[in-house]
Amino acid sequence: MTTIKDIAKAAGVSVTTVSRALNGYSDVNEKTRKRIVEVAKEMEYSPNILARGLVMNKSKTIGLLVSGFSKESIKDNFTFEVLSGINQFAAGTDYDLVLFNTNSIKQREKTYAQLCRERRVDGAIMQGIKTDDPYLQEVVDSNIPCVLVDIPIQTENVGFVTTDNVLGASKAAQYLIDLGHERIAMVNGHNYAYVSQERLEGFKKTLEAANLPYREEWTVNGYFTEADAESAAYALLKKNKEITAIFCASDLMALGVIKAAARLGISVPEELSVIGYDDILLSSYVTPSLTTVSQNKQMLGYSAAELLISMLEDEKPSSHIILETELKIRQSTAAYKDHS
Amino acid sequence: MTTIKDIAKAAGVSVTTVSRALNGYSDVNEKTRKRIVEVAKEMEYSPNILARGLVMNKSKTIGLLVSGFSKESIKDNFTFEVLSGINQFAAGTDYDLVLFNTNSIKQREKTYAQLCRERRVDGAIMQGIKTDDPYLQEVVDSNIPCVLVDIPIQTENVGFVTTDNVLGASKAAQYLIDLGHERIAMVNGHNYAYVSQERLEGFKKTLEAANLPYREEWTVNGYFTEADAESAAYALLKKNKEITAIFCASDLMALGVIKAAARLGISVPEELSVIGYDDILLSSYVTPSLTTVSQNKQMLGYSAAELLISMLEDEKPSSHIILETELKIRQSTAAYKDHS
DNA sequence: CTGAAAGCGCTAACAT
DNA sequence: ATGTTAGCGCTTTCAG
Repeated sequence: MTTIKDIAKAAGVSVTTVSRALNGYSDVNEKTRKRIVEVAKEMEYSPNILARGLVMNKSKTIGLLVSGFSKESIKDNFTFEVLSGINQFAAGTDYDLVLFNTNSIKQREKTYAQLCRERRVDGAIMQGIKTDDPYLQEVVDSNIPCVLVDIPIQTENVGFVTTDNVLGASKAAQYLIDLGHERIAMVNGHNYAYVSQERLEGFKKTLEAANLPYREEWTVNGYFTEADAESAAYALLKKNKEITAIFCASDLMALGVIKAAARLGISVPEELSVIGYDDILLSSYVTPSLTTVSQNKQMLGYSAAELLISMLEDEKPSSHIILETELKIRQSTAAYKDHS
Repeated sequence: MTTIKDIAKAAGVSVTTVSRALNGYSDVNEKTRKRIVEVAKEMEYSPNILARGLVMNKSKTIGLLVSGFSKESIKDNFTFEVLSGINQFAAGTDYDLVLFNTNSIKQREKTYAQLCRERRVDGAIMQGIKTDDPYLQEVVDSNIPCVLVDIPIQTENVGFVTTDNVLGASKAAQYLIDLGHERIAMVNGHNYAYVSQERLEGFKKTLEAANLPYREEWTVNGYFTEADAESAAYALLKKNKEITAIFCASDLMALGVIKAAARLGISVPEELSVIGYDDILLSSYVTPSLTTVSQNKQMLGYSAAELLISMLEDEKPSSHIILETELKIRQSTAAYKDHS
C-alpha cells in the first residue's frame, strides 16, 4: 500500500510537500504539485484516513446508533427509511457512516458513548431509542455532538429532529370528529416514547376542544406492534361496542386493530373507522387501505444528517427541526352512521 | 480524552504494561493488572481504535457497498433485510460496519476499492451491484477480502452467497405446470443481474422438461420495478391473450403484472396466475396475496457476514454459500381453467 | 516554496 | 514481569 513517503521518494521531494500538494495547499509550486499528483495516481495512492484522523483528531465518520435493527422492525421500515435519508445527505459530504453493532447483550458491556469514543466518531445520530434507555442519557451527557430522531432533547451539543406529533394527532382526531364520530378510542405506543406522549396530547386536546369527553379507559397501549395492538383492541372493542373510531399511534398497530375488528365481525370502515400514523408502505397496499398521518421518514433522516453536519462543520449551535405531517385519507375511515 | 500514557503515569507503570494489561496478555502481574484496570475505569478510558488500527494494520471494520439505498428501493426492503442480517451477525463480533456513501456522482471520483482502502476496511460486502458495474471488477481485482451477495464470482479472496435461483425458478415453473398451465410467460429483471440469468435458465429448463415450448417473445424485462413490469406485462398480455400464467423474477414486478392485468380486465388468479420471487413483506398483505418463491433475505446477509469474518479471522479460503428457497403458495395462482 | 522534526495513541520487538 | 524504543501514516509547526 502506497504511502506519502513512497510518493515523496519517487517524486524527489519531502513528505511535507506531498502532503501539502495533495491537500490543495496554495504554497506549493504548480509544477511540483503536478508531478506529485501524477506520481500519486501512478502508484495508486489512497490516503490512510485512520492516520489522518489520528493526527487531526477527527475521523470524518458519523456514528449511527440505531435500536430496532432487527427482525421485528422490518415490517415498518421506518428505520430503513430514516437510514436512507441519512445516507442520502451524507453522500454529498465526505463523512462516512458507521453502524454500531448493538445487540442487547453487547450493550451491557459497551455503552453507546464508549462505542462512539472508541471509533472517534465526530458526531452521532440516535434513532429508535426509548426514553428510559440509560444510554440515551449517557450520550446526552457525553460531549459528543449528537442529533436525536424523535426525542426532543436539546443541549449544548445535542439537537433533534422530529415531526409535529401534537398537530399530527390533532389532524387525525379532528378528521374523525368531522366525520361525525363522537366515541373515539386510541391505541397508543408505550410510555417510553415521546411521540406517544405527544400524540396522546394532541388527541386529547382535540377531543376536548370539540367538547367530546376524553375517556382514559379508552386509551390502550399497543407497544407499536401489530400483535399487541390486535389483542389490546380486541379486548377494548369487545367490552365497548359503542366505539365507532380508533386513532392508532402507528400504522402497524392500525393493522392489528383492523385484524381485531375482523375477528369481532366489525367491518372497517362501515362500523369502525381506523386511522393510523406514519404512512408506512403497507398502508396503501392493504385492504382497506389505511387513512393515516403521513410523516416524511426519509426527510427525518436527511434533516438529522444535515443538522449534525452543520453543527460539526460550521460549529453552528445545536438546534432542532420540526417537520410537517400530512393527513392521507384512504379507505379505513368513513362518516359515522348510526348502526343501532 | 484519556490515553494509555495518562493511565501509565497515574498507575506508575509504562505504557507497554498498560497496553498489555488491558489487552489481556498473560505476562502481567495480576496485581498490577488490577490496578491498571481500576485506574482505566476511573479515568473513563476508551482505547483509540484508529491508533490501534494504524499500528496493527487492521481496522476491525467491514465496508458495506450497497447500491440501491435510495428512495426507489424502499418498497422491496430487500436491501434492508440483508443489512439487518449482516448487522445481526456482526453484533456478535468486534467488527463494526461502515456504510459507504455512494451516490452515483461520487462514484465517478471515488471507486469502491478506493473507499475501502482509505478507510482501511478489513473486508467488504457488496450488494445490489449490477454485473456490468465497472467497480465490481475493481473490487474483485483488488485484494480486499470480499463477499458478494447474489453475484457468483469466486476468487482467491472473493466469496459469495446467494440462493439457488435455478432451482427456485424451477419450483415456480413446475408449480404452474402442475396447475395445468401450458402457456406461461416470464417477466424477468434485466440482463445485468446474475439472478435474472439463472432464474431464466431454471424457467426454461423446467418448461422444456415438461415438453412445453419456451417462447423467447414471451419473456420480457421489467427491470425489477413495479412500473416497468406493469407496462411490459400490459403490452405482452394485450398482444397474447392465450397466456394463462406469468412467472416474475421479483415480487415487486409481480405486483406490476397484477396491475396490468387489472387494467386489461383480466382477473387474477381466475384468468391469469401470477407468481413472484423474493417473498417481500408486501406479498402476504396485498390482495390477492402473492404466490412466490421465498428467499431468506436476512440469512443472506447473516451468511455473508459470517463467511467474510471467517475469511478474515481464520484465514479460511474464500468459498460460497447457496441458500435454499421455498415456494409459498398464496392466492395469486390457481389451476388452469379453459375460459375460451 | 520546501524540508526537518515532532507527535497523534497505540503495539511490538527487544532488552532487562 | 516490566520498561525502552521504534514506528504505523499522516499533519503541522518551525526553519530555511
